[in-house]
Amino acid sequence: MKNHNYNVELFDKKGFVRKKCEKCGQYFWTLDLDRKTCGDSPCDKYSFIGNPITKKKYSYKEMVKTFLEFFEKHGHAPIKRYPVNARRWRSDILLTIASIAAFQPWVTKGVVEPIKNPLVVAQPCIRLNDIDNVGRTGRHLTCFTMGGHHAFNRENNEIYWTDKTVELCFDFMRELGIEEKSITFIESWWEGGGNAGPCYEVISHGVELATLVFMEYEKIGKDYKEMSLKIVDTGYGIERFVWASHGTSTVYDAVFGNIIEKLKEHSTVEGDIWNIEERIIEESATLAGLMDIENVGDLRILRNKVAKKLNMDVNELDRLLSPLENIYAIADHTRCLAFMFGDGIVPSNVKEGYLARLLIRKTLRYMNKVGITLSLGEIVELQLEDLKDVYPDLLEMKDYTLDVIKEEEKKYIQTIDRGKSIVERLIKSKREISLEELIELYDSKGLPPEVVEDIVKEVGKGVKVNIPDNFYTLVAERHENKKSEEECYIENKKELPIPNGYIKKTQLLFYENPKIKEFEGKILKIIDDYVILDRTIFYPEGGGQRYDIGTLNDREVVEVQKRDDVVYHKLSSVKGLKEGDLVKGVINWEHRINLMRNHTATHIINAAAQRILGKHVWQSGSNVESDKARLDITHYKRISREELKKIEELANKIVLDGIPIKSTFMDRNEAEQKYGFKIYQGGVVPGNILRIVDIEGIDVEACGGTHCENTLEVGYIKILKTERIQDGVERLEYTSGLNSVREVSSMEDILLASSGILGVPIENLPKTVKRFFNEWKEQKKTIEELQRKIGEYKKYQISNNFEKVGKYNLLVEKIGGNPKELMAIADNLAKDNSMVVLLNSDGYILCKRGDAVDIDMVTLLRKIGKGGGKNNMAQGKCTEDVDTIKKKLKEILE
RNA sequence: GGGCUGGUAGAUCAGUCUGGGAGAUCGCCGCAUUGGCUAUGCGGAGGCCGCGGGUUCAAAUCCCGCCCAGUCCA
Repeated sequence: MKNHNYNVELFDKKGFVRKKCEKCGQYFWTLDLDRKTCGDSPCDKYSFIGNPITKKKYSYKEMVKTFLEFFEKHGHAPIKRYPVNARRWRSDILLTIASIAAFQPWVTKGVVEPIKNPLVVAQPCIRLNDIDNVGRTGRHLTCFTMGGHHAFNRENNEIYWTDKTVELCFDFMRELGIEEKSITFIESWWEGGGNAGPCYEVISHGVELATLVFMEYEKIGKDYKEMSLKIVDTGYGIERFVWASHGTSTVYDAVFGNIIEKLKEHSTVEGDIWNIEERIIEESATLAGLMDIENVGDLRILRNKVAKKLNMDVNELDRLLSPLENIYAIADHTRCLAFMFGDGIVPSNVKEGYLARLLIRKTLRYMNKVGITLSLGEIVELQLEDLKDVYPDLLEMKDYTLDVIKEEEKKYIQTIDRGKSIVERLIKSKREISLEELIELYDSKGLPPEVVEDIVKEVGKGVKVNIPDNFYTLVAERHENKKSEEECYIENKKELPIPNGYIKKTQLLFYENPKIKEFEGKILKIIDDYVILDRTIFYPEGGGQRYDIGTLNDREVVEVQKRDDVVYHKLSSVKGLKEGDLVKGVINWEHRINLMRNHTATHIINAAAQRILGKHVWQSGSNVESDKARLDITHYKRISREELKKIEELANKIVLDGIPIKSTFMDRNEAEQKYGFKIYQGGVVPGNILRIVDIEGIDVEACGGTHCENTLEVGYIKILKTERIQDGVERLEYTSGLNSVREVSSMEDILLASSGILGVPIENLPKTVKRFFNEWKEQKKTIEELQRKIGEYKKYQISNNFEKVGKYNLLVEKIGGNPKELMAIADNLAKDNSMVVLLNSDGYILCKRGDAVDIDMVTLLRKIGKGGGKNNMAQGKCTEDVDTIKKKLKEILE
């Protein structure tokens, strides 16, 4: 497979030669006959720093514009960028990691036609794998823009392939003013996501600027199968081009120049640090360029190398470089956050929301290290200002972005504060914090060991903290071990029977008219208890909506499922039915209309929540049953009572407005173009044709469920409760139509029952309950007080009843009162060499002794009853009467 | 989705492992000292020990379920 011929027309035409790199052994193409190495780092070192390779300096905005315009001029249709939140349209990755991700899986699989062909896009992408390198290597970014021009070639529709791709790339670089001779095309091979193909890495002055991939194989196991759709997948590093056009030491200086300046201004580290000599930064960036940096260990190696090269003390170098690197990282991370929140990601303890939270916390830690006096929100605001020309949509989400950041910042500060007091308490009596404790602090309190170390330094006392280099690996391993135990659990998913032979897909009558209540159909197949018809009005379970129930020829339909467009009706009995029969089906209309109301209510509530809470609100799951329904939405705070009332009111207003609901089938591209990604509220929908449910002007979703035809049919929507099912996801539970009326009635029943018991009108309930509760508390106290007094009183009554037994004073009495009361009395009487045994009418017994008595009360008690306690006091149960006890005790004591 | 930690006075927490009379500090109130504030001393109020069930003679403590909060991992 890898013996692909990499020669293209351009190479012949211009006189490129194919060479083998002296250092890495890779083959490459160049116009420079003297060249011996491939041009990429680490074989060649950066030669553009201080020496820009383009004819002018490009800002980020200009570079995006130049890129798009160049390819538009050469026959490509520019398309809008996709969200960085890839889960808007696919469920296999969290974040958009490349421009091609926008076309996976449907377009790349050939199911859906690309909206334009060929096309060009400047796609913001996020990759967090190298996050610890950001700021330090001079070239790593968490958030970068991949310029991609793509062509999708079919047998009968060839757009272009290698020849033109390489030529376009070459021409684009020339247009920027990059010297022809400096450009090398390295032969390489790309594999990923089940696809593979040859590719070129395009290099100039030691930096890889673009990758040209030709996806033409499907990888199945170890074999390669040619694809019917061949895809040109290119990636131009827009920020890399900007960097090369500036020739600054790092990509950050070129892209985030003004933000870096602001950060320096608002930092409290000593001023002289920012006067760091440019050559130090250059040297570090250049050496970093020559290394493959993968972890913290590599970064330490880099530091040592730089120090050696500059003949500096490594600690001094670190003191000078670290603050700057932190600022670089802050500049990078805040841009990433602007995109994440701008595209509606909600912080959470799961998935992409967790990544956002991690990034915020990392950024806050960096800010803390260099003492940034701006808030995180203020920095992100600067980013938004910077980006507003290219991405005005991010600015639209500003309110949400800033508020969610404030909220997260608050949470983090709380965590750290809590952590501080925990650590302080922990080290009070210690010399050292053990690894076990460090892991515990990180795992369950969210305190990274570095933060623990800082806190310990602050409060001092010479407590030792040893952080192993592989700390995070240790944490991960610990989780691994636990997982293997859980894997024993196997999900017990219900399987449909597999028919032998082909079955025609079932005609779904409920899509043609959702209000048909009965129909006739022909039995195509009977397998076990399942019946398959040529057509049906029974809605099979799907899209969160429950299946219909009803009858087929008077036999009960107990379950309806769907697989591969075939509907399976499970009957209570298939006796007497045979294939080919015509049967009459009737659905339980009450059940169905409830489902329709609830499903439409779900769309309405989603729309209402988005309007009340913000555009970041997105459905993350739903469940529509006949009696009630629930909807999970992304939101970063608990929904307050006030907000809930507003959502409910708006939902009901939408109902009362009597808005028509239209369900139509639509081409996927058309739907996306017309309505945007918000149609995928219900999750990823397969296929090229989508069913679009449109509540005019309110909500549009791709949805296969059965719906009302007008919002009026939904009736009264009552939200029953909200629940936080995970961080960042709120669950709303609600009813519609008559069910709502019943719910309200039953709430009223509760109120009436309560007010009946108290004998007050409903509106006085809170006041009265509060009064009763307070009185109850007060009376409880009064009772305790009285018990104490009774104890005093009884003490005098019985204090004369002591008997001398052996060397002890013994008192055995049965008196009324609860354990507490008896305790109070005994406290008063059991002094010195006295022993008190008190009983009450419930069989409770208490033995108490004075300090001079040398008998264990527990042992004593167990001789006359059962129970336990302490040396000087024991309590338990005893059914004997006073005289018997006395007798027994005397025997023991004398 | 899974794991871990926590929920005790207005606040911060101890007590939970090993069941047996609910505690500390701060804050609050009162009194004393003062021209008044602060400081100090003495006294006091303040607890459905998250909710529900179980085990037990006995549960803040052990077991199960739920709610709430925090946190880590994929």
